[in-house]
Formats: sequence, C-alpha cells, structure tokens
Amino acid sequence: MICISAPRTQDELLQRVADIAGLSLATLANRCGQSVPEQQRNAKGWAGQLVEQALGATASSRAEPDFQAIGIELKTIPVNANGQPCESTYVCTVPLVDQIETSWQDAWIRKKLSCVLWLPIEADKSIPFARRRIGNAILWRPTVEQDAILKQDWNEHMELISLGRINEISAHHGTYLQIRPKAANSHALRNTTDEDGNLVKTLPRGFYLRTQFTARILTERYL
Amino acid sequence: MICISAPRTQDELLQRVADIAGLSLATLANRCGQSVPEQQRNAKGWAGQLVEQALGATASSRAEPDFQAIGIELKTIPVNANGQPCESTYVCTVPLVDQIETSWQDAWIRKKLSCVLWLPIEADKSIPFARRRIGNAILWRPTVEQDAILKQDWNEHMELISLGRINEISAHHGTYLQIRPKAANSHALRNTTDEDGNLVKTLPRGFYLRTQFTARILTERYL
DNA sequence: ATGGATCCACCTATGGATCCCT
DNA sequence: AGGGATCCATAGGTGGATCCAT
Repeated sequence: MICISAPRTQDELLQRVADIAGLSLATLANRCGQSVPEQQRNAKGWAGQLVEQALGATASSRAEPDFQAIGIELKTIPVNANGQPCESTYVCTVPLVDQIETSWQDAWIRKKLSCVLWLPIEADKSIPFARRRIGNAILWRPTVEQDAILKQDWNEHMELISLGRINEISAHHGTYLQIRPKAANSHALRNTTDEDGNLVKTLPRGFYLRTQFTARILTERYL
Repeated sequence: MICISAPRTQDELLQRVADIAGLSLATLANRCGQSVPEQQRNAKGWAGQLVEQALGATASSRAEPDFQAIGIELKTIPVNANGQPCESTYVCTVPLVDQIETSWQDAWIRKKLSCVLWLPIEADKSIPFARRRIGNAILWRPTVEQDAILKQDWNEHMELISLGRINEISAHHGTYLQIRPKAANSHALRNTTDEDGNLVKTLPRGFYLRTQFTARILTERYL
C-alpha cells in the first residue's frame, strides 16, 4: 500500500488525474502496489478506491469531500464503448430521522455535489476487468438550472420522508435525483418515523443521480 | 466456537451459573472450545465474553440486557483472595449529546443496573491467568436506598453535562457512581456541547460503579 | 433499460473490561 | 488506592460502487 500526499490545489489534482488518463486498471494498480480483483462482482468499489489512492484522496474519511482541502468530490463513473455512463451514481445516504428538516441550501447532498471530479472508467463487459482503461476527467459544478432541478427533486423526496411516507418513494420518482435502496441486502433495517410519528424500521436508502443526467454532464462542458 | 442456547428462565440461568462455579478459566475455555490468552493485559474483556458464551448470553448484542428474554445483565467482577473486588465496574457510555435530558427513571444506566448477575473471578496477580477460578454468582437488584444514591449521583453528573461542563467532572465525583474516561486512548474524541452550546470535542466517558459499592453488593445478600 | 438488490472496505461506537502511574 | 489510560472484539453505518432479473 503506497500512500500519496493530498494535492494542495485544484490544478495539482487536475494534473494528477490527467497523468493517469489512458492507463489500464492493471497498470494503475501496479503503480499503487495493489493487485486487481478477478471479478468486479465481489469488489464493486475497488476501482473507485484505487483511484482515490492514486490521486491522494484522504482515504475513506467520512463527512468530508474526498479532497477536503480543495473542496472536490471524486466520482468514478462506468462508461460503455461510446463513453456513455452505464449506471446511475450513488451520492450519499438518505436521512431518515436526523436532518430531515434542513433546507436544500444546507443539505449534505448539495455539498457533495457542489464540485465533482468525474472520472470515466471503461465498463464494457467484454473487456477483462484488469484491462479496462481510465478516461479523461471532467470537473463539474452544477449549473443554476441543474441545481434548481436537483433542489426540486430533493424537496419532493424530503417532503414525503418528513411525512413518514418513505415507503411510497420508488426509484421512479425524481427527474435527476432518485432514491433507491442502499444496504447490504434487502433485509437491512434502519429507524425512521411513520405517518403517526411512531418509530419504525425501514430499508436504508441512498440518493442516486440518474444515468441520463450524468450522461449529459459527461458530454457537455461546464467550466 | 460452541454456541449454547439462551436460558429461558431466571432459574435456568442460575442453575447454569451454579454449574460453572469453581471451574478455572482454562477448564471453562476448554469446554467452550477456546484457548486462554497468555496475558490478560491484551485481552481485557476475554473472561467476560467467555462466561457470556458459556451461559448462553446473546453475544455482544447492543442496547439489550445480556439475557434479554429474562431481563438480566451479566457482570464478571475481579476479586482478590478475600473475595473483595479489585476494580471499579464499567456500566455503560455516558451520553454527551442525545438523551442528556431524560430522567433517571428512563436512563439507560438504570435499566442496565435493574437486575445484575454478579460473577466473581479470581484476580490475584499471583495466580496464572488460566488457573483463576470462577466464584459463586450473586443476583442483585438495587435496594430503594441504593437506587436513591445512584439517582442522586446520576443527577449531579448529568446536570453538569447538560450545562456543557463535562470537563469539570473527575472520577472524584459521585458516591457510588463515578465518571471516568472510556476510550481506546486519551486522544479519542466525541462530540458534545460546551457552556455556550457550541459543538466541541471531548474525551468519551463511561459510568463506573466504585469498588467500595460493589464490595458491599458482594458481601450483603439482597434477594 | 433500469429499479430493486447486493458486495467489500473501513471507521467508529459500544460492549467486554483491566492496566498502571502517582 | 484509585483516577486516568488503555486494550480487544464485534456490530453497524458510511463510502466506494455494480449486479441482475424483469
């Protein structure tokens, strides 16, 4: 396990991410003193953590951006042969008890999305995992219009949650931002309050950005 | 690791604990398919967990009594050659943010102390760890007088904590119940609020029963 | 195509307590 | 003697995401 110091400026981070563009996961893993898992299935977050290490992110520290000092969140994003995202993107846990009364301005998810460095990684199943390559990163901040849509989605979701109606929310809801299960399995349970204010258990959820939304982020240039 | 079913009644638990009285830790460990650590220093809670296993406690489940179905908390207690406790007894974590406004009636520590099965274990340093024997258990419920003293101690502690003055509490405070650090080390930190209501970090604390108090519990008969 | 289900790593909090210096 | 410091195990939550049946 080789440790890299945190980048001190945005430019330094952009330089580092440019330096790894085009590398295969095997090559990057080798540089980092790691070996590539045989199957991605049993190592779903591995590539994301490898890149964090390679770029000098503050490893797995919580409640902070990946690059805390410069306020940048890193997200790897699996892309197909056309460079289009294959998957929705997990952002953070949905609050079920605490902080359900805060505003969009102060919402944790808004902070996480305020400045994201998107790093595409080849995900075509026909490419062996170790040979998949890292693409060119895109630094993104939500436009005013995007922020407005996200805010509206978030408001609608949180309205239902504060009314104790989380079980009525499906992944169909939300234009850009959806809510889906985020758990070890479908039997996992977390506390929340129902319509009558009683403490009850429910499946833990996460906020996800829809694939179509991240597809537009990757194709348009914002900065 | 051999698993024993939970005792269904108080009598069944008392029978089981009577059955292991007089055994050495080595003998009990052998029956449980475990080996005794060389030094207690690096396995401080080992004997407690061994006994839990041997008696069929719900292993390390939180927020519940050790014997949840019958409402009994198990505590091993190290005793010297005279059967007197050598150490204070840890009860539970001191709340620093949540639940600092609840009453003694509803306090978590009161629930934990409502019915305790004390199990003495020889702790004289001259006896090799593996040869130390298990003593005769005592089932204890606080008397009205004991509950009153504990309540007073708890009220005084919690009053200071709710005023943000936890750093003024030392182990000198409290007749039966004291507050001391409970952490991996003295650098560990937890959130609390200071006198002005600001969120600040402090050393995590635990509630402990003074040695002199548990000494009286072990020598007097209550039930 | 995608909504619901799942997988690993890591960190922290709690539960089990005793150590050890002054 | 005892107040402050420390030690291990384990559960649970969060962060990293992708899988896969329909």
